[in-house]
Amino acid sequence: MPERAPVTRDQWAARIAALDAPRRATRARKPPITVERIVEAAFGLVAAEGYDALTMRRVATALETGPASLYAHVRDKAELDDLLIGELCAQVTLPEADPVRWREQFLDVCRQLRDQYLRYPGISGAALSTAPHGLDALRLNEGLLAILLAGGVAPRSAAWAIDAAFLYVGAYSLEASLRRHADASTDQRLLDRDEVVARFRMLPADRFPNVVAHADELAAGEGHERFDFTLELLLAGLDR
Amino acid sequence: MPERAPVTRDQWAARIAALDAPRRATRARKPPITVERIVEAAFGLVAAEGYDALTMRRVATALETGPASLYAHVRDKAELDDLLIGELCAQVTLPEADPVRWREQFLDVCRQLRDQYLRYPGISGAALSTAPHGLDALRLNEGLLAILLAGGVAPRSAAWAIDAAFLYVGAYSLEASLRRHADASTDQRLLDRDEVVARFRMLPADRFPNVVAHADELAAGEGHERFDFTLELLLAGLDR
DNA sequence: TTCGTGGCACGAACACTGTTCTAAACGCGA
DNA sequence: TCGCGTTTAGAACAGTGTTCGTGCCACGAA
Repeated sequence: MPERAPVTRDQWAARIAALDAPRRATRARKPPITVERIVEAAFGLVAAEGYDALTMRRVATALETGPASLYAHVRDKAELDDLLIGELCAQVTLPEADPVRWREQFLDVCRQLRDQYLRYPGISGAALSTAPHGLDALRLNEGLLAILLAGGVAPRSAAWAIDAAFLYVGAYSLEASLRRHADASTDQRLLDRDEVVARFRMLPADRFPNVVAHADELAAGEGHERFDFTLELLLAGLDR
Repeated sequence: MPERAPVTRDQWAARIAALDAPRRATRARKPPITVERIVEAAFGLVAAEGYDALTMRRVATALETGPASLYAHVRDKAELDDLLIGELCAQVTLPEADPVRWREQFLDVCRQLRDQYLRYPGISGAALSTAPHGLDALRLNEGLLAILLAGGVAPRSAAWAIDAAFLYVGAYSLEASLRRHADASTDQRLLDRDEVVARFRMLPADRFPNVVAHADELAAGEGHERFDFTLELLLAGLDR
C-alpha cells in the first residue's frame, strides 16, 4: 500500500476553506483532465475489476493519456485512494439525530457506508490503510456522534465506538468483497459455503472438537446477518 | 494485494495429515533454502521496515539468492503471506476454557494476537486480505469457541462474535501499526495527537459541532484502551 | 498582434515489482 | 560413476509508481 505524504496545516486550512467553494467549471480544453474525471475513471475500473486492478497507468489509459499526466492533478496514488474513499463517504446521507431511533439510525449509516464499499470490491482496503481524518470521513464522524449523543451515550464512549465501527465496517467489507469477487471468478480465492463446512468436518475431532461440532454455525449467515449482529452487539454494549 | 491460488481438497487433506508430522530437519546443503528460512527472513524484513517492504526480491537478497529460488519452496507471495500469518497465529497460547473467567480469557487471546501483529508493522493487512481458514487460524477459532461456549454463549453467536473479533483485531492492529510506524519515520503518515485535536478545532463549528466540541475525546486514549473498550462492548453484548 | 510566462500534457526513463523460463549445479540411489 | 529429480539462480517478461524534460496551449501584458 503506498505511503502517504503528510497534509500540512496550511493545506488542511485550504481544504476547510474550500468546503463552501463551488466546484470549478471544467476548463475549455478538449477534454481536459480534471480530478473529477480521474476519480470517475478510477471508480469505473474498481467497479469492473476490483481495487487490485487500480493502477495509475490503467486510469491514464481510460482517460487516453499517459500516466505522468495524472501527477499534475493528484500528488500520488495514495492521494487518489484518499479521494475515492472520501467520495464514498460523501455518498452516505446522514439523518437528523433521533433520541428514540438512534440505534437504527447508527446501523443505517454503517450499512450505507458498507454498501458504498461493496460497490467497489476491495476498496475498503484503501480505507483501512489510512487514518480517517479526511473531511468527508469527519462528516460521517460528526453525524454518528450526533446520533450516539442523542441516544445518551457518553462522549468518549461514542467517539471510541465510532472508531471501532469504522474499523469493523472496513474490514467486513473487505472480507465480503473478497468472497463476492471470488464467486465471480473462475480462479476462486474463497471457498463456497459447502466446501468450507466439508473441510471443517475433515479436521481431527480430538484437536478441533468445537469447530467440527459447530461447522454449520461457523459457516452460517445470509446476506449481512453477521454485520448486523456485530453492530448490534456494539450498540447493546453501549446501552449499559 | 496478491490474489490467491485456491488450496485443493487434496492439499487440505495433506495439511491436516501433516499436523502430527515432525518438522523436517534442515537438509544438509550449505545452507539450503527452506520454507522456515524464507519465513524467518521475511519476518526480519517486516519487523525492521514494515510489511510494505516485504518483497520476494528483498527476501531473496536476505537469503543471498535470486528471487526465482523462492518459488521452489512457496507457490507465490500470497502463500508467503499465509505462512507468516499462520506462524503469528501459532504463537498465541490458548488457555483451558474457564466458565468463570471466560471474558478475560477471550480478551487475553485477542490481545496476544494483536501483539503478534504489532511486532510486524502492517502485517495484519495481509491477514485481512485472506480468509482465516488456515489451520493455525482455525486453532485460534477452536480455542475461542471453547472459551465462549464455556461461558454459556450460544454456538452461532460465538462463531459470529469470533469472526467479528478477528476482523476488528486485524483492522485495529493495522491502524495502530500505521500510527506507530509513522511515529518512527520523519515523513509522518499519521499526525500526532495534539495536531489531530488542533485540526478538529479548526473545523467550522456550524458544520461539525460535535467533532469540535469533543475533539479531545475523539483523539483520547492511551495504549490499547480503545481495543479493550471495543472487545468489552462485544462481550457485554454477548452476555444478554 | 506579438511575446513571455505558467501550467498542462505526455513520452521516456528510472527503479522497482511478481513470476516464469531455462540452464547449470547438486544430491542421492542404483 | 551415472542418471534422474530437485534446487538454484540469472535472464527475461510484463507490469508498477513516479520523476524528468520537452512541447503545446492559454492568457495577460505590452
